Amino acid sequence: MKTGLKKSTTLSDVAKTAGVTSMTVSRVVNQNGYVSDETREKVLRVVKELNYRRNGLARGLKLQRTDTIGLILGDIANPFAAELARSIRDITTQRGYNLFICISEHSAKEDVAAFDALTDHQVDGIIVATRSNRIGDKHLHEMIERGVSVVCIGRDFYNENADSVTADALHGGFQATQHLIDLGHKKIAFIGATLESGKNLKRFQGYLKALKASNLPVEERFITGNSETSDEAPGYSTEKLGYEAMKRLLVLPQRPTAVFTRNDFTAIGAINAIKESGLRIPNDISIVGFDDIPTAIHTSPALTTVRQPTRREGFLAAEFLLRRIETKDPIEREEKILECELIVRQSTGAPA
Amino acid sequence: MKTGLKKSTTLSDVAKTAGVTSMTVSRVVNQNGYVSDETREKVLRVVKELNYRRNGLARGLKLQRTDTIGLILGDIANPFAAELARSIRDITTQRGYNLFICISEHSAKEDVAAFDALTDHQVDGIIVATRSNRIGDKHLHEMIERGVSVVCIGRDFYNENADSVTADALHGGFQATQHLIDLGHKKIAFIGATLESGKNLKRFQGYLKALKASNLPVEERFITGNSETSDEAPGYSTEKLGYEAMKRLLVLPQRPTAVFTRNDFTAIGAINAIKESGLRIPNDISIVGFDDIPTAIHTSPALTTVRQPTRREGFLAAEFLLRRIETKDPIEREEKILECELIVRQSTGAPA
DNA sequence: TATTTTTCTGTTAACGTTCACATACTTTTT
DNA sequence: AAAAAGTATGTGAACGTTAACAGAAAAATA
Repeated sequence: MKTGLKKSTTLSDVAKTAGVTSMTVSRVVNQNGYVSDETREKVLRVVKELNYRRNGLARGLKLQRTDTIGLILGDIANPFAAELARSIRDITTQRGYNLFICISEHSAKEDVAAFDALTDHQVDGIIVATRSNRIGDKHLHEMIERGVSVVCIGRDFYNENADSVTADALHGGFQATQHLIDLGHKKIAFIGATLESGKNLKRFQGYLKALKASNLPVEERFITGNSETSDEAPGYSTEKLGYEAMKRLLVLPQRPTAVFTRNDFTAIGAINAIKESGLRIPNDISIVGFDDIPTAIHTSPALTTVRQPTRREGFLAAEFLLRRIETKDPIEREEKILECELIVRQSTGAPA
Repeated sequence: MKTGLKKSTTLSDVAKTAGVTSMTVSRVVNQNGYVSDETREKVLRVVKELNYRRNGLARGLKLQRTDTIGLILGDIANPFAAELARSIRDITTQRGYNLFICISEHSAKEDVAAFDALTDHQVDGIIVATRSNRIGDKHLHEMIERGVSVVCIGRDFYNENADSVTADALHGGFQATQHLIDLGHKKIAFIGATLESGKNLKRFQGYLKALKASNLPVEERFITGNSETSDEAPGYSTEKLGYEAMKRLLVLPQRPTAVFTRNDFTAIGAINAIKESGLRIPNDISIVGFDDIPTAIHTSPALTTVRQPTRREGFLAAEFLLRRIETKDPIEREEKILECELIVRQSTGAPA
C-alpha cells in the first residue's frame, strides 16, 4: 500500500461522511447485525464514492484470523509443484481462504525465511512442500510447537501435531524396477543417489527392494549421480546430473541394459547422453523416469515413468489443513500415503 | 495461526517476564533506540524462552508498511511464469522484501480476487503478470487510483501511475516469420489467433508485418486456432489447440509449408499432428514456436523458437516496483520494452 | 394497554505493535 | 561546577478493525 500519495480510506472516514459510526459501517460491509435499509444504502453509496476497502491487517489483528493459508514450494519450475499449487488453491478458494505461495529454492535458510514470512503475516495455516532438511525441520517443529497449523506434502517429517500426505514412492520405485526386471533386465542402474545419500530417498529404496526381491545383485558401480542433500543446497536433480551420470555409466566395461532415474528431468539428461553415444532406446538401453512431467510424452522415445497422484495429494493436504484450522479442540494426526502409477511408454523394452 | 490450543506470545508477555515494558522489548528486537547491554541480554533470553515472534499484522498496521510485495501469475504451470517468479524473488529477497505469489487462472474474477487478497493484506506493491482482460484491467485501474504501487509485466495495460515491462513480441513475431521467409517459404500459417482476435497479440501482428514487408499475401485460411480472449476464460493456449489447428491446416488443398505458432505448447501440439499425418519436419513443414520453454530442446526435432528475456523482465519489474514503493514523491512512469531472440534449431528448413 | 421481543445504532475496549514525548540518570563539554 | 549532550527506560496514544455491551425506538405479543 503506497501511503506517500494518498491515504487510504478507513471505516471512520466512511462513517463520518455517511453520518454514522464506524460500527454501523462495519455492520454494512460485513453484512452482519441489524442495519436499516435506508442506512445501508447510504453507507454503501459512500463506500463506493470514497473507494473504501477494508484493511486486512487491522481486521486480522482483531479477529485473530486472516482466512489466508500459505504454501511453501521448493521448486516452482517443477511441473509437480505447479499442479500441487493448483489443486490446493482449488480447495482453499472454494472454502473461502486466500492462498499465498512462497518459494524456497536452494537452501534451508530460505525455507526458514518462508516459514517466518508466512507466520509473521499470521496465516491461518501452512502447507509445506519442500524437501526435508535438518535446519528447516527444526524450525518447522518449533513453529508447530508455537501452535501454527501445518501439513506436509511428500516430505520426510514427523510431528504429532502436523498432518502428512505423501505418495508411496517406495512402491513406485519398486514398480519401476520390477517392470524392468519383468522385461528381462538384469543389469539395472540407478541415477540420482548413492547408497549413502539415498537412505531417505524412497524411490531409490524401492529400487533396492525390487532387486533384492528378485535376487539380483546390488552393484555399487551402477548406482551413481548423487544429488547433494546438504542443508546448503537441497535443490532438485537436474538434467545435467542425469546427462553426466549416464556418461559415466556408458563407459563401464559391462554397461547396464536399463536405467531407473530419480526423476524425469534426470531421465531426459540421460536420454540425451545415450543418444549422443549413438545407442538406441530402448533397443540398447531402457530407461524409466519418475514424476510423469508433461514433457515425458514428448521425449523421443516417449518416457516410461511413474506418476504421482499430485492432484489428490493437494486436495487431501488442503482438506487436512482446513480441518485442523477449523477445529477448536486438539485433533489426531492424519497421515495418508497415496499410490503411484507406472506409466509404460516407449523408452522401455526387453534387453538385446 | 492456530489460536485454539495456544495463545501466542506477545511483546508484553515478554516484557512482563523480563521485568521491563513492551517498548524496551520492541527496542531490543528491532535493534533501535538505546538499551543497556544488561537489559538486552535479559530480554533476549526471555524472547528465546517464550519463543516470541512478532505479529506482522500489528506491526504492519502501525508502520503502514509490510515489507511484502505480491506477484500475480496467470499460469503457474508455464515455465515462463516460474522463471519470472524466481527472478523477481531474487531481487525482492535481496532488498529485504517478502514475496507472496497468487495464482489467477481461468478468469477475470480470479484476477480481481487475487488483487483484492493482496491489497487487503496491505502488500507494499504488486507485480501483475496475468493476461489483460476488461474486468481485471478496470479493477487494476481502480487499485492504482487508490494508491497501490503496481508494475505490469508483458501485459497490455496503460496507466500513468504504473510501470510496465514487456518483451518486444511484435519484433519477435516479425523475426520468426522473417526467418521462414528467408528460408524461402511463401505459404506461412499462423496458429493461435484470428485476424479479429489477434488484434492485441503482438507476436501475431509481427507475423502480419513480416508478410507485408515481403509482399506476401495474408491468407485468412492460413490463420487459425483461436484462443478465446473472453473475460471468462483467458487461459493460455494449449497443446490441444495446436494439434487441432494443425489438423485443419493439413487438409487444406494448398497446405502451408511453414507454421508459426503463438507459443511452444501450441507448437508441440502442431508437431504431434504433423507426425501423425506422416509428414516430416522440417522437410515437409517447418515450424516455429514462441517462448523457448525448456521442453523446446527435447521435441523431435528440436524446436526453433523465440526466446523472451524473462529474467531481465523480472529483474526490471522488481526494480521498478521497489523504486515506486521507496520513493515518497510522485514519480514518472517507467516503461521498458526488451528484445526477443530468435533461437534457430532443427524444426525449420527450406521448403521442398 | 402493558409487556416482551425485535430492530437499529452507538460506546468502549481490545487486538499487538511502534512513534513521539517525557523523565531520570550518566557522561562530556565549557 | 554548571550546562549540554548522551544513555536508558517508561507513558500514552495511535494504526483500523470488531466483539461485547448498552440504550432506545419499533414491532409483536399478551
